[in-house]
Amino acid sequence: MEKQSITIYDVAKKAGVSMATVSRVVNGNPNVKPGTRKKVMEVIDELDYRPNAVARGLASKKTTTVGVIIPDVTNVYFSSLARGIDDVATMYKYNIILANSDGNEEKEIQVFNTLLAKQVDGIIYMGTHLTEKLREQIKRSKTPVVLAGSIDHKNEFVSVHVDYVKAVKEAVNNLLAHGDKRVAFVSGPLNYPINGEYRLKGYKEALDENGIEFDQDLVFETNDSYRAGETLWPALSAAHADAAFVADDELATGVLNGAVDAGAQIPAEFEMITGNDSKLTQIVRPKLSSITQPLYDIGAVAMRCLTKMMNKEDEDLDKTIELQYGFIKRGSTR
Amino acid sequence: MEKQSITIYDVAKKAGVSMATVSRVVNGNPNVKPGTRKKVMEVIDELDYRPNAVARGLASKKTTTVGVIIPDVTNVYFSSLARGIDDVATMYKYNIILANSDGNEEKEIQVFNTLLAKQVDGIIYMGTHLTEKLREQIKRSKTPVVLAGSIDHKNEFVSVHVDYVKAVKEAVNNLLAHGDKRVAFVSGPLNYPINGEYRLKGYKEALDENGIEFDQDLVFETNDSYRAGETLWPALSAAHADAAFVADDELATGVLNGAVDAGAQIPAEFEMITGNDSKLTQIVRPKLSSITQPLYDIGAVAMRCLTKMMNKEDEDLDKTIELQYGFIKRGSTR
DNA sequence: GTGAAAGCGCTAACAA
DNA sequence: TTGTTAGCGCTTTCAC
Repeated sequence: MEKQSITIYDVAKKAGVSMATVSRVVNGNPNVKPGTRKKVMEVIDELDYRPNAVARGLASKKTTTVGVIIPDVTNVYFSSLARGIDDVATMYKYNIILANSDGNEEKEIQVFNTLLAKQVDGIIYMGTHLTEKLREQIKRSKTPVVLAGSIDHKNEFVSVHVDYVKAVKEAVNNLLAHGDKRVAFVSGPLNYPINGEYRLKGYKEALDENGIEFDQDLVFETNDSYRAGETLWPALSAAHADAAFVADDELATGVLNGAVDAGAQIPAEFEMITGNDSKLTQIVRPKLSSITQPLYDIGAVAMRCLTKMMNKEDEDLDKTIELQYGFIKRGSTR
Repeated sequence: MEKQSITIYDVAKKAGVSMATVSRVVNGNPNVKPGTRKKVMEVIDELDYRPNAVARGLASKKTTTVGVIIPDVTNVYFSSLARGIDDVATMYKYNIILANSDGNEEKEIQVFNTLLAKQVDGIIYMGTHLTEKLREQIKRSKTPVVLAGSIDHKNEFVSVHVDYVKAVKEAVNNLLAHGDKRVAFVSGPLNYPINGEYRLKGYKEALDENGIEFDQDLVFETNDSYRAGETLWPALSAAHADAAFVADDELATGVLNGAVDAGAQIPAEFEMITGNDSKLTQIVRPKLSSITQPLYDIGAVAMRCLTKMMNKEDEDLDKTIELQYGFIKRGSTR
């Protein structure tokens, strides 16, 4: 009697039809006479029958669940994407298995494999650097994978993001246009392609366009934490930086507060632009000017692409989907 | 040939044993001769066999996945809990289906049911107010449910949280001890038990202890958003409040910035204490004094309880598990 | 220590 | 329009 749940068979018997018919009405198959349908529906209600998704998954080879690999839900940048993913997933009747990876290769591979074991219909990957090993496993798996807010520098997989090169270039140009001479580049690890290849490239291009020579001393590599930013001011100051582009918001709030707490006048003597336009930008004083990214949409679009791929409607799908970035001026720039 | 994956049968055949034996080695059943085990392991490696968790779930009636109902992943308070949940889940070989509810009853019920349909082994619920309808469904379902960082004012389910009454009482006492005479109570909807019953009670008790009469005009009911807080200062000021306990951090940062932007001297002429001690408290200036809560641990402990319940080791489990709160003084109090 | 076989609850041909 | 019947890939008695 322990948790004895009612099955499709119980419904069929009580309704005086076959399992196949019940299955049809449950799945909205039109080939059922209205009368039969009605009868079956009644019995379903009466018995409070709830189809077993696991059995369905085994029989149909579709689980209507997708895996989401995320570095850390606690990070607002990623959780915003996750929210977009989940909303669209729900819209298409999918559920999400969410797994934190801490951006750690071992965990990512581990998680990827349990996701496959659980027969997810697709996977959304968020992360800072796609390692060769994971790349191989993805390719071998045949399970659709979409990268959200993440970069595949080999461009082998479908990915959704903004044009980081142009966005940063524009931000730095903006700073330079204000007369700043020594603009620093502050980011997390440079071995993450998004930082070391894309953003840094945009930074250099802006410098180039303005005839300013690249100075390695103005590149500050940290981890993307508030604490790392907070302690950076002395170094920034020593390098005679008069402005900075900071890649991550949490990092940027740290830099800003570190500077302000040390008595720096912002934006009068030091200007800043940050990269993700999360809520944090408006909580600090002065508020941070920022590159804007449609975080929610990046997740939403990524999920939408995944649904297409899962339905094999992806012939016309571009590998790289670029969403529009923007720029918003607030108090940290003149 | 489409995605033809290898099954336990393939392994059995190639290893020259029965499916049952392969199943035993995969599941670590000790009743297998070391030699046989070795042989089977080799074939598994060779074939790159990965057990199908869906089939396993159907046969064993255990999916090793748990459902997590969360109002909004984007909210740092909840995502912190979620992180604790996921880490402990991973530790016990469970995965998590994460579903956003926006604290909306319809969605919660909807989600709860699809979670049951997916045969999750247990569910963790985070939310602001458990409605009667959901309560009924949970009771009928027989699936273990634990509330994390949430209140069940009827105390029917296992829940993990701090003692909100005492915590708030302490915070307000603290304010009162500084000589504040008109301490405001600012929170989200009062029809959420956590606000209207628990926190408000702590507030009133502190007032009582200090012989101060409760004044309805000092109770400010909003929604827990930054924006709501930011616009609250005029009202607070009009009520001649000289201090405030604010229930939510995002709300508190709003109140703080609204006050500061309006020229209020904090903490000299207005003191504040917030309720969750998330990262946000340290990003604003002055930094917010706060009640501290072990957010990660609340999630972690909730998940740990759930594992016990799923293993039916919950005879000795208390319905209400209270974790220690604390208090940290920062710049928003004297 | 190992194997045979009966399901788990459902879908999906194929018939009728 | 409806029913019959194989599976889906695995676990789990029950024999041996």
